Amino acid sequence: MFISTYENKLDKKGRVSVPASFRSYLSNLGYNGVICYPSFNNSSIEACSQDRIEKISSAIDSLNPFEEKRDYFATSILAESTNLQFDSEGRISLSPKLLKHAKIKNNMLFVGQGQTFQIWEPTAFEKFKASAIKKANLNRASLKWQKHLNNQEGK
Amino acid sequence: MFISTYENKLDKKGRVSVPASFRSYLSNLGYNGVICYPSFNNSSIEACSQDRIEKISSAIDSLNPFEEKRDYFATSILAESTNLQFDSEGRISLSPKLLKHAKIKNNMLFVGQGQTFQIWEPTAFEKFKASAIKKANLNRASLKWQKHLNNQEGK
DNA sequence: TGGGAATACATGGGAATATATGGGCTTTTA
DNA sequence: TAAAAGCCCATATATTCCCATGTATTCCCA
Repeated sequence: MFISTYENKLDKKGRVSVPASFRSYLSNLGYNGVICYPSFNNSSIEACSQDRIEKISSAIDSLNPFEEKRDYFATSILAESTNLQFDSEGRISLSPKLLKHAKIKNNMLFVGQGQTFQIWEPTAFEKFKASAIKKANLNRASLKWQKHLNNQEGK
Repeated sequence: MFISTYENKLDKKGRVSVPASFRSYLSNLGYNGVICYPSFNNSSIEACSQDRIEKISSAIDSLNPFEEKRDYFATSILAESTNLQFDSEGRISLSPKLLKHAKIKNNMLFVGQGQTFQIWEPTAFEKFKASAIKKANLNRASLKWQKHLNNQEGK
């Protein structure tokens, strides 16, 4: 499972280390890379294992091949996803398109989300958390959950 | 699986490189080429593996011979399909007819769609993508795969 | 339990390889 | 016989491989 938060930075060649614990989870699933795509909901990059995106693909594929809906889903999900392989040091190269979506310049946060993780520009994540907390004020249960996340800051 | 998008260009001889990752997927299936035909939903060129077009063909066969759709599919897909072999550098030559259908002059986008991919004139794709994302969002609620994936969280 | 040694990890950069593209030459074909 | 297609090699750029280094973490033993 992807848990905890890590901050790493782009090098001059545009590479970034994927946190070792995230890599080892993927490696246990038999993968030496990760699927990345822009989030639909916010300015982060979403990341997941290959089999997860394959499930999405087969769900799309079960639609009639001539149905227009099929194109819409495939275009908004599969066309935007890239399979990034780890180099021998466990790094990936994020495309300029993904970096732009997330407004990442140098530093980025790897935020574990269980079966997926997200990559955030650090200050954007702070803002996101702040607004999430506001919304959570309506709901104590989710407020607790947010506090839990806060405790992991800086790790 | 075909995922991600790549932009390549026609050379003076009318050749274009098929993205290496797309080629390698086809090569793993045992093919050294790709089937192309004009999409009838939009102005792109559809591309898939040989065995997929065979499945489509048998699906068409199973339609009632008097059904209107049958002729439509048979003529617009099978009759228009061409099997394009890769040259030793992984390039194909798209027919003038296909290029005209997609309004491609020099640059083109290879857009992964899972079991198939599409070839688009870049600005035409941008327009299509914008509407695809809107329509996919409207239909998001009906996406069974999302629920399915959510249930797996916490594993 | 303290502290030095060993290991793991993130980062840096030169060298080798892969990929997209260009173009000459031969072969096929219409 | 001209045009198209295939075959081969060249090249610029991008990507990957491999090794090095500094730092943080873990291990192990006195």
